[in-house]
Amino acid sequence: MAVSRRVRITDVAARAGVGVGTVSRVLNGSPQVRESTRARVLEAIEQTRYRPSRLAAGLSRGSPASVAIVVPFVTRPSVVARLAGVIEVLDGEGYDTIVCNVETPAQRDRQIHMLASGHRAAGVVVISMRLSAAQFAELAEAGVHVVLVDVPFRGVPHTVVDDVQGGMLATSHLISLGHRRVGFVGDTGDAGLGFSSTSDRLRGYRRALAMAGAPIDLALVSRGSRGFAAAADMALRLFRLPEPPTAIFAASDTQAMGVVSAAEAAGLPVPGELSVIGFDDIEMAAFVGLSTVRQPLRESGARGAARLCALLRGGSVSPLRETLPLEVVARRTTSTPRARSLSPQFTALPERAPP
Amino acid sequence: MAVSRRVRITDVAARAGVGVGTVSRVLNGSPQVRESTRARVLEAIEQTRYRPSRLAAGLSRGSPASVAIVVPFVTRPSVVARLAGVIEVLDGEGYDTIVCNVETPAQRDRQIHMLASGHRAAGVVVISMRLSAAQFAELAEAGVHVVLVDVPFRGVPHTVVDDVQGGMLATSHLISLGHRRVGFVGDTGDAGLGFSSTSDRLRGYRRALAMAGAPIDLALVSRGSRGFAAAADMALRLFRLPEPPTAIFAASDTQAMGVVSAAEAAGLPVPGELSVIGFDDIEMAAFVGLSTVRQPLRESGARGAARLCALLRGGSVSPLRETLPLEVVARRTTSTPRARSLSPQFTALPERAPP
DNA sequence: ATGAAAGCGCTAACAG
DNA sequence: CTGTTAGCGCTTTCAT
Repeated sequence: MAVSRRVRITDVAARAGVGVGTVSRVLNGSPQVRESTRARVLEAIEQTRYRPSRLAAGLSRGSPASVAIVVPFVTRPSVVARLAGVIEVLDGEGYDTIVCNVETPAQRDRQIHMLASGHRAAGVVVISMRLSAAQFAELAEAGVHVVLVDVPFRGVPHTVVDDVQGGMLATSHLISLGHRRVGFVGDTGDAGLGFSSTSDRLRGYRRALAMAGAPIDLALVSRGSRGFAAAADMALRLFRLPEPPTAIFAASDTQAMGVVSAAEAAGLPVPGELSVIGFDDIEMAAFVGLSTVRQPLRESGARGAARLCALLRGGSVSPLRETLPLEVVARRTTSTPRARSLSPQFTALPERAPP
Repeated sequence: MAVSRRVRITDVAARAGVGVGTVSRVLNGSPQVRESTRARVLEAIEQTRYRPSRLAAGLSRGSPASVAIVVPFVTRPSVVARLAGVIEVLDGEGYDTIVCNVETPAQRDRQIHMLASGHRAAGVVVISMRLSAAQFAELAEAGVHVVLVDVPFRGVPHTVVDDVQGGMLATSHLISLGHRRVGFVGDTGDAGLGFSSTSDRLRGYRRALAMAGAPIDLALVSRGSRGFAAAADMALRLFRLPEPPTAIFAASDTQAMGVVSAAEAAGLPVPGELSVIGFDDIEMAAFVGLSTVRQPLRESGARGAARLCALLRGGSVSPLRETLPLEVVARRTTSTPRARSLSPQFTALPERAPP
């Protein structure tokens, strides 16, 4: 299978009997090309099965036809959902999406650095990760546009949700169900990467409790490492408390599932003996009937990508901060507290198990 | 923040008092550069904070410093795991990974076509997706190298597992536990994208049953659409059979979880009344204690990427087919069948729930 | 409206 | 060993 020589723009030009400039104009949809000429060029392109080189176009234009997306722990379900949103939009706009996975601060710094000066991407979408002002400056100086998703920064376009409010929504849901002893299970956030949603959600938890006049028992708040297993661990400890919680708000769905699993292991029926609510509404949440606070994951990625595209087109975005809505999704892991509830005014409306 | 002009190789050359050729040699680690010269160049690079343009390098070299990975349904956990493996290796080798998501045959064809002639990627890793001979030819003709992961093809390097054997492994595990009525729940595979693992696993299921002299009841085999919900549905139907199965082998972990969920909904204790085993060993499987057949997901991606890199370096890979090992992981969803079992010779060894 | 020509920044072949 | 030079394939003035 001989590697056929690439057909270049000059070939097309020759075939169509025009100059390369004209072909280029047709390629880029310039209006100033006579219709008849355009037709001839298009035909020549067709016949030669010509495909322009993105490499050459990029070099000539001064910026690549690709966008980078920097994500922490690419395998996390919430990250994947956002990633999918980004890819979908970018693909539609004709950009290649290059994925940069980051698991340590050093990796993050290296990626940003390479992005800032390697003619690698025209812009970058940063997901759930804090950058330093210096890094933003470095990128800006290199002419690389940036948008943020799930993390704010002054002066940089960002698409976020109100995590404090989210924490309040989750906790209030539990409270409105009749719970007074509500526990919190979450990670310590920062893996050196500057996550902060968990802290914000915890803040919302406290605020909701305070507003409801419910006691805030520090023993009910447990934070540790990230993930299912750690969360299960923390939940187990909460169960052993002299006065265990009747409900737990976990900082993410994955952690909430850890809590549910721990409850099962401990012989605590959910939601009979323990109500559990998570955060995110990852795909799996609907499957297992987990109550949660939904945030538009995929859409957040799509929005970020769309705004980046606007920037790349030379436009500007405003307002800089875009806030996506949050919503409680009550499924089968939250209900009124067991017997103890004096007057079960609210009844959980368990969704049917997925058909 | 003024966009500073890019520092080019000529700047470095001037600064170091050498020709651009020499700088290029240093950049590419050519051995034929005097140590002292190399040092001076390196210093100039350092001082000017020079970063070579991948765009220009790629154009000049004739092929981009990026590799594409084509995946079906990027949000599927098993796909994500493989993707992570690919990215890790490629990143280590200095390639950018551009992710192409595909959900329909038309999308696949478009992606492959663009890849074949757009100077987009030096090579492509195709995950769990069948391509036509014509498409391989098109890529080859364009000088784009290809490796396959989780799907075989004559003449193209591929990293796979033996799905038939995997189906046997799963089913034999159930049989050895004492089950005779073993059900199968799986998808119909092909979404126009040519998946076939499910069919192979089903074949293994049949073979294991036959070898054990167990009856093969067609009513126990259920195939439908992909995913958790559909699997739950099928399981429900199986439960309503006059003689329901005492164990079910699901074609994937996601589907197995659907089966487990259905069992719970139907009031069938797992594994007391129903044993369930899945396939893949996605991260979540360990969390929920799902018994399964483990395949090295992340590693398959890593292997594919590594082999592609070998190709890109001008090397060759052999043998073309690389088969990764499979292994039964018995957790908490499989055990001997309830009372009915006459002599429970084998006992499931339930792993502890994640701590 | 369109052709000609000058780059974009780097690699590699070719002298020396 | 190292400098020089000719592309890589396209975009974009600048004329016409």
